[in-house]
This record gives sequence, structure tokens and C-alpha cells, in this order.
Amino acid sequence: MNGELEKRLKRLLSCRSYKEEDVGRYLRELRRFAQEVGDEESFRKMERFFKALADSTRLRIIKMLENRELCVCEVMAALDLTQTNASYHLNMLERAGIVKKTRRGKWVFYSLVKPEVTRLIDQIS
Amino acid sequence: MNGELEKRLKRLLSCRSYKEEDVGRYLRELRRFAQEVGDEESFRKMERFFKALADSTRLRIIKMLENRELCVCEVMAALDLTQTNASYHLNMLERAGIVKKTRRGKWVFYSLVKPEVTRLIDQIS
DNA sequence: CATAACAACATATTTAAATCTATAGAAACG
DNA sequence: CGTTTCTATAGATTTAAATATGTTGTTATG
Repeated sequence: MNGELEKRLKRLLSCRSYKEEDVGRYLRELRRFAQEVGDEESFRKMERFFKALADSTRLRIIKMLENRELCVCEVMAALDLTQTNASYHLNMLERAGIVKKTRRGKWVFYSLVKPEVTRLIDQIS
Repeated sequence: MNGELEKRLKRLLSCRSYKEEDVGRYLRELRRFAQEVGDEESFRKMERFFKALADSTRLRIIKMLENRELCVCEVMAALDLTQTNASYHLNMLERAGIVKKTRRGKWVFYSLVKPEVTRLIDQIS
């Protein structure tokens, strides 16, 4: 067990009329509490989703796609990105399940999978 | 002007019965469209907010704070973090306006500023 | 089927975030 | 007031994301 940490908790609990021998139990309680709020897998999933939104270029792409679908070269033109960089961001959004792509001849068009995502964005701003 | 890009747009538009001389106008239209969906400042703000949520440790902290406030040493204990690392993540959340801190004697307690944030998180999972 | 055009991918570089180590600041307490 | 305890910050290191360069895959077209 981590002795230093237990001492620290003991001092904290002594302000709360806890008995000294309860400290070990309190530590286990805290760790169980941390487990109970959610499993690692679902937190990882949320992390990936929020990471996809944590970039102003991608947020702007999403807001544009709210109005209409765009092909890669239109995204390049609109946001002044290199072809590779535009593809990179669109791929990030696709892997997060936010956009989907449709090939039409030589062109690949991107559109929103769930338009609800823009509601979520608008809640923030 | 970016000649390569204009040629690319021209070929795209030629599939849509656009006149050739409209390509320059279409490029400007795309760029204006990109501006209209939102100003850089507000996208940067959203980016900061989503960045704060884009980490599974911080998401777990938020979910714990939904139930009750915690001091730094409790966060350390619950999530098995170093003191510095716990402070770092709590500071990130504070600067994003998600949590606030209250000093009580030697201890600093953190709590949610807007509990709505957990609704937003639950929408994802 | 050879070539041109659009997009994706692989790899390297740059830039930013997360973590660690060491130290400083603030409150409590003898 | 000197010491201990809790938290924050500074600086260095590690790790991951964003961007750039060069190349490949895919579709259309002469």
C-alpha cells in the first residue's frame, strides 16, 4: 500500500471525525467510486469523440457540412488547406463517426452522419 | 491567386453546368461561406472547451465531481495520480470554466461550475 | 491502355499536450 | 517564527497530434 498517501488521507479525515482505522477503507472506497462512475472503455470512447471536436479547423468543417456536403477540394479551397491536411482532418472526423464519405466519380464528398452534433457544438458557443 | 486550386475547382464545376468564368467567384464564395459559419475567436473558445473534455482522466474526474466535491489528495488517491499530475488536470478543467476551487484551510476542494456539463458527456456515451 | 486528375497513405518534421522531478507558495500549528 | 503539510508552478522529458513532402491507389478519359 502507498503509505504516504494513506497518511495524507488520514490527516484529511481527522477533520471529519473519522476513526483512524477507517483510512484504509476510505482509500478503497475512493478507488471504487472512481470505478463506478464509468468503465475505462466508455471513457476512451468519449475521449476520442471529444478529441475530434477539439480542433477549430474540424469544428469549422462540421459547421459547413451542416449546410451542405463538400468534396475534399472544396474544403481545401474554403479553408486554405493542403490536400493532405484536408484529407487528414476529414479522416479524423470519419473515424470519430461524425462524417461519412461518398465517392462520385473522381470526387469524394463528405457529409454529416448525425446532424445532432451541431446542436452539441451550438450549446457551447 | 492559387492557379492550381482554381483549375481543380473549374473541373469540379464543369460537372455542374457552371460557366468557366464563374470559377473565381465560386472560390470567393467558398471562402466567404467558411467565414460565415463562425468567427475564429468563437471556434478557438469551443476548441479549448472540447480539449478539456478530450481526456479520459479528466472525464472521470468530472463524473466524480457530479456526485460530490473532492480535494486534490482525494483525486490523487481515487485515480492513482501524482500530486502534480492531479493539479495539472484540475487546473485544465478550471481554465476551461468547468470546475471551480475553494480553499478550506490547507485543503483545496474542487467542484463543478455547471453540472450541465455531465449531461453533455452522457449524451455521448 | 496510357495518361491525367482526385484523394489517400506513408514517412518525416514540427508543434503541442501529458507526465515527471524539483522547488516555491500558502496555511496551520507547535 | 520555524517547521510541517497541502497545493501550485517551473523546467525538463516523454508522448501524441498536426502539418508537410513524397508516393500510391482509383477513377475517368483520350
